Amino acid sequence: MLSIGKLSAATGVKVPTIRYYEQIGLLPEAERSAGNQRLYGPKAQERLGFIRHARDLGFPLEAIRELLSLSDRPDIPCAAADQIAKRQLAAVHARISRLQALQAELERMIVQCAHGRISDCRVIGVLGNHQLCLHDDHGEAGQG
Amino acid sequence: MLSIGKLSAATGVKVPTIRYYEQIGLLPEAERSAGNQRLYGPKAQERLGFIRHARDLGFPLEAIRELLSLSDRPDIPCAAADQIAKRQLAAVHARISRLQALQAELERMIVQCAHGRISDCRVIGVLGNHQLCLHDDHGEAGQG
DNA sequence: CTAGGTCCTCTAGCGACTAGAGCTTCAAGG
DNA sequence: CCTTGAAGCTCTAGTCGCTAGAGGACCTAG
Repeated sequence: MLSIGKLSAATGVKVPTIRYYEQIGLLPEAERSAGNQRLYGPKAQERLGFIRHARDLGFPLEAIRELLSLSDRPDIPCAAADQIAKRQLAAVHARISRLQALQAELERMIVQCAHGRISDCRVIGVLGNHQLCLHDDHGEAGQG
Repeated sequence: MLSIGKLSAATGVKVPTIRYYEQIGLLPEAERSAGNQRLYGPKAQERLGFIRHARDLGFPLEAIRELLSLSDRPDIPCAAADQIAKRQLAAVHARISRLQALQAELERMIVQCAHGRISDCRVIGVLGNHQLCLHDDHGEAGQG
């Protein structure tokens, strides 16, 4: 049985975060020692490892909750888990495209900076003027 | 003079967001009509356009605040603005690399999904098992 | 003059934590 | 056995960048 600190060290999840996960019901309520301190067995460690890993991959906690409830019933088809992963992949795709556009624009801004006065500076100029900008639409700002 | 609603329509920034920007001091306090409603001139519109644009590019509000304070003094050198843009670019680079690794892993998970039972499912399996995973370190999770 | 759309202020909520106050418990050393 | 200090506990509030809603005031078109 591990204390919360040892569990934290073992999984790389910070102590307050573990308590937070318990609070929102992502982890079951931990057993307690005589002195009311949390104790964790290997199952809890595994579950927390799963959560940690999924968070690393950018899954939101709600998706992880779903994934966990799925993995609690090993006899159902995995299409649902597949779907969740695909949704996550699509979100990641979108984020990458967006960031790449952004990167291009920042590079352009920096290259064009006259290194003179602010009034000549592209960094300020581009941001203040939609004409000088790569994305000139201003309808969608979707950021999953 | 535009009402807040017209300004919102003109810039694509939502009404409560405009009030929020005023509240945190990113926009100056607006003039008011006889009936206490906000009125905006072209300067405010320009400033809000700048903010909107910088937000689109992923600048945090604090960086925008800095940029704005820079552009309020057009006689100083633009090295500071340049620095901010470069800092942003570095952060964007890092985000992209991270997301690309993530994308690779998600694709691997999905491709390998056995389309069978949850118990065989890669999505669950990979998440529960560090051995099956590309990133096997678990120290940093830095996400800007 | 009325209807309803827009505006006002204020407060609370989102996700996913993080930080701090003020207390208790535990493990190691003397 | 006693002390010390690290680690644990609960609770609340803060972070970022908004967003939503309540409950009212105002403004404009018909």
